[in-house]
Parts: sequence; C-alpha cells; structure tokens
Amino acid sequence: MPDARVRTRFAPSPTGALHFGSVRTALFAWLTARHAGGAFILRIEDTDQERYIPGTEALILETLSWLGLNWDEGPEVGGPHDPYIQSLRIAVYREHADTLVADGNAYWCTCTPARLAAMREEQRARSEPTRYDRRCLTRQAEVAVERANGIAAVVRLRMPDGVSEWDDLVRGHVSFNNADIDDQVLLKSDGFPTYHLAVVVDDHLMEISHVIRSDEWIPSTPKHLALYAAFGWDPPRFAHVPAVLGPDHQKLSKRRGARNVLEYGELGYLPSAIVNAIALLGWSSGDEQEVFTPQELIERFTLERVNSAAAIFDPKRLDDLNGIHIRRMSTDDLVEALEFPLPGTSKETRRQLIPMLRERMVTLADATRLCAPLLGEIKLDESVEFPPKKVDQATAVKMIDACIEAIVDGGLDNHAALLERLRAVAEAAGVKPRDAFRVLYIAVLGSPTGLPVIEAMMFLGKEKSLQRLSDARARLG
RNA sequence: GCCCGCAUCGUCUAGCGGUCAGGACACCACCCUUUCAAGGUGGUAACCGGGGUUCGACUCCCCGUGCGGGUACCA
Repeated sequence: MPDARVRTRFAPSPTGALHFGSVRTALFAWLTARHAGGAFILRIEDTDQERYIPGTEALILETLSWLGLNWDEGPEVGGPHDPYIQSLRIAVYREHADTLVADGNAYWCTCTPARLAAMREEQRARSEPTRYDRRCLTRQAEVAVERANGIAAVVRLRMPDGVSEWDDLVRGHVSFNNADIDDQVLLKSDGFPTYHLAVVVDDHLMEISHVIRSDEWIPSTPKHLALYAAFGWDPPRFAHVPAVLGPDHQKLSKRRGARNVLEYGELGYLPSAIVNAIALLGWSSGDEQEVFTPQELIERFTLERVNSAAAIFDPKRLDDLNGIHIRRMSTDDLVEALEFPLPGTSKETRRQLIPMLRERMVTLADATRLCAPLLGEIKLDESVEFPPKKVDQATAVKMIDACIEAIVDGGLDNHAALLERLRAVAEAAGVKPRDAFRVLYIAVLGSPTGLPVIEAMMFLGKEKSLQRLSDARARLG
C-alpha cells in the first residue's frame, strides 16, 4: 500500500563505525519507507559529548551511501526540519523540557551521583526495583534555591502511575507496569538532553510515523510514551527489531570484533549481496525466494514478516549470496567492479577475463588471486607436486609435448580442436583427462587449480604459453 | 536483585490445532566436466523440558530451564 505519510528514520550516534546489526536496523527502516513510497530520514544523535568519536559521522554517511540506503532528509541533503544533528538543536530540547516542568510533568533534581548510587544499592538489597525515590520532587522550593546558587541540576520525567502499553509491529502487544519505571533524566546538568527527550521531540517534530529501532529500546518505550502523553502528542507506531548476534551468541559490538561494514567492500563484497544477506537476518518473504535485488526487497518487505528472535550472522551465507550476485552482474558492471582487485588492467583486458572469472569468484577480491598467473609471471611453489598424483613422468611429458606440438601446428584459435587433441593423448596414455590435464594447469598457471587452462593460454598468447610449457617440460627432465 | 523479551536442523528460517515439519547456507555422496568452480540430483540433520487445554498440539495456556536485553546525568 503506497502511503506517502510513512516516514521512518535511522538515528545512529557517532560513537563508532556501523556493523551488521546497526545497518540491518537502518535497512529495515529504509525498506519500510521505500515500500510505502514514504520518506527515509537520517538523524545524527550526538547528545553524548563523552562518547563522541570524531570522524565516525562521515563513516556512517559513507556506509549508508555505499549500500544504497539513500535518505530523503538529513545531513548533506537537508530538509524541512533542518538541522538533523541533535547537538545543533539543543535550544529546542531545552524549551520542551521547560514546558514539561511548567506543566508538572517533569521536575528539577539536584541529587548527587553518590546519593543516587547509595540509594540504588539499598533498593537492590531490599529486592526492590532500582528507581529514583523522588526525594527532590517533595522539596522543589529548596531545589530552586540550590539551582540559583549554582548547584548542578537535572530535569527528571515524572513517570505517571498506571500501565504503559502499545502494539509493537514485530512484537505484538507489549505492556509495562509504570511503577517499575524510573523517573528518567531528560536534561543533563551540562544542558544536553538525554536520548529519551531528544528522540521523542525530534521524532514528533520530524513527523516520524514508524519508529524502527533495535529491541534494546523496549524497556525505554514506556518513558517515551509518557513523554508523548505529557506533550499531548500522538505517539508513532513502534517496531522493535531483534538483535544480531555474533558467532559467540553475544550481541554484535565494536569491541569483540564486529566488523565495520565498509571493510566488506574492501574484501570484495557487493552492496546488493550484503543488503540481501542482512535482510534475511530476521525477515523472510513467506515463499521460497531467498535471493533478492534491493528493488525486489522494496517490493516484498513488510515489518509484519520480521521475526522476533535474535539471529546469528552467518558469514558463509553472505559468501554464497555474494557469489550469486556476482554471477548475476552484467559484464559492463563487472568490468567496472573489477578495477579495484585488478589494478592497472584495461577495460578490454578485464572484459576478456570475465568469462573465465565469473563462476569462480566468491568475492571480487578472488579475481586478484585467480588472475595473477595471467597478469604476471607464475610462481613456482615447492609444495605443488609435479608431475601430480596419478600421472607418471612419461605421461606428463607426453601431455606437454602434445600441447606444444598442437600449438605450434594449429595455434590457439581452435579451442575445440586443441581440447580434442589433448584428450586423445591422455586417453591413449590410459590416464583420465581430469588427471592428465593437471600437468598442463601446473605448467601454465603454476597450480593444479585455477582458471580454465586452454582459455588461459589463449589469453596469454602463443609465445608466452609455449615458453611456460617448455619451462615445465625442462623441469620434468 | 528487579523488569522485559525470545526459544523449529550446526546457522538463517517457513509453519499461524490435523504437514511424511518445508526451503536456504554449511556438510556428505553422485552426475556433469580441461583443473577449480558453477550447475544438477540425492542424503545426514530440528520442534528446550514438564504440566495442562483439546478428539488432536511445533502451534494455545502455565511452570521451569536456557539465552538476550534493560535497570546510567550512554545511546
């Protein structure tokens, strides 16, 4: 159902590069917007000055762009709700916090961190939930004096009584008893808002219709709902997507080695394959299709089909999908994509290589290894048996001599004739072609495996091929 | 401690009271084959445990267990 009113956002904090977990959340939000024909907004949540890591903001934009997750409003492109960087919107949050205090939905608090810590410790000891005891709420006149005297103060949400509940698009009905929920700090003593205040104010002001975020936010949602109610605003729909776990069953995190998604590009993974792989982490189409282009994903994706259980990322699955996406690429696109793994080659050279390469790459980087014997000299590897197993010296000599002879006679243009002639020699020697041909692979490529040998020789040309064959012939004695 | 969530092959998942529990990755075998791949065919492999509800539970309810998350003047 096209619905231009659907507005989703991805709101990362610039505290590090994006990993598969965060990118998947971004993807789900992007797909939801694109599926509906709505808008996708990017907002930078940099309200924590302590954790800010310079440069990561640029990294985030680069990652999303590389993956093709384009945003309609946000950094670089602007939009009607500019700025989209929270540290530039401090006045807005401050104003809203004042309103909350004026209406009695929030209050100033001057409790010290030390008192708070002691309080929580006692609560734990009594098996009670840890939450602010509202000491300052009962002494607001004194707090006002303290503030006037320059004592550090924060604004806390006055969590209402009752129950908080909502129908989560992936979880279904969720409810919390408000008595278990803390009076959250909304404005820190440094004047910056906490996430909770900023996210609600911005999501409302930016007209976000669907808040799609990771499920670690579930316990905070009652606080957000209380804020919407306090402001008199309609809350958005919520969709809490499950976590992505690493092979150790722990949540993906930078510490513990979760890779920066951009690194996958350097390793030769395609954006479309990565998008496909992470979409399948928690989402399924409902039929048996598992290979999707980004466009197909846009058509098929709905939040209702997102699974609520955490998923472990499987690199093998990405490899499989990457190979499939490479095989489905057009030759022109491959010519471009191969420039990085095959530096210094011409477009024409890459075009010639592609037919041999296409079915053999898991990542684009495999092209480097596979093409090395064709683009440079072969390296003699001591560990490569020559002649190979199941082939005796005499047969090896016959294969090489026959190959040299055939090339001298007929050149390299007639692929079929050359193949036929070599097969005949192998059979006459009583050796299976599969074994006998290994001799040629080692001679021409330096390895018993690799690109198809006749095609490789055609690429190398007559002179170079003959040279390698006679070098190998000499090694056989 | 307190609160919340999740639970099907090793992994990602389908399933929405009655199925031989399906697919994909990985793995194994075979076929194809100039190597390696790719492709094709087949195979091994799962409903966390215990109670209910029901004529009948993977499916609904409860308890337990396990795992994850929250519990901050971090997001």
